[in-house]
Formats: sequence, structure tokens, C-alpha cells
Amino acid sequence: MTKSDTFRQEVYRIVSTIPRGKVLTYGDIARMLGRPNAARAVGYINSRNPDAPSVPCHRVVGSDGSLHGYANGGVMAKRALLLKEGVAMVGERVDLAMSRWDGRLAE
DNA sequence: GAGCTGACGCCTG
DNA sequence: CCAGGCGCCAGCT
Repeated sequence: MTKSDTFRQEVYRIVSTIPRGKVLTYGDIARMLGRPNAARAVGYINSRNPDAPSVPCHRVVGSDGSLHGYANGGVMAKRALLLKEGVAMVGERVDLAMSRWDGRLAE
């Protein structure tokens, strides 16, 4: 990693790597970047995500699987997308026990 | 350069 | 379970 790879660049890269049907939490991404407490920054970056359709930011949820916002349709669109992707949902929350991405393809 | 913002996370009441 | 408050970080104005 170089200084050219800013925090947001890394975030976009990781989010883009999330396989279909799996999700990651803001905290997890922050941790992957070495900033376990930068979950807020991750969320902020996603909110300003200029590549909504390019980056599957809808696969990023809260630490407890709770959905928040989505720059391309809102939470309801996000929920529908996750469901369509095959993500296990519990009410309005994601079943992290089933759909949390371990960092490698699983199935 | 300084201050405010926000798609978080965790604790307390 | 719900509501409120504080701390964290990077980005934007």
C-alpha cells in the first residue's frame, strides 16, 4: 500500500471485492485498513460514494447487521438488493452469522 | 488551516 | 427493547 492509496481508495477496493450474497460491516472494513475505530469514516466515504453502481456499497452494513443508508435508492432499495443477492436477512437486519464475508470465497 | 459533518460503535439510563 | 450521549476517523466546506 502506498500513500497514493488513500483510505477511501482502500475502502472502495475492499467493498468491490465483496462476493455476491455476502456482506461486510463498516467496522470490519475499518479494521482491515488498520483503523478499528474508523467505522464512521467508512460510512461517510460510502455516503459520498460516487460509484454507487460500480461499488456494491449495499453489501456494507452495521456491526450488528443493521442497514443504514444507500446513496442509490435508500435503505429499502438496499434491503431488496441484499435479499435478491441471497443474503440471509432477519427482519430489517442481515444475519451476519450466515452472510458475513470471512475475507475469502465460501459456500 | 480550522471547523463541521456523517450510511458507526459502544456504553448508560 | 428504545432513547440519549460520547468517542472515533476521514472527507468536505
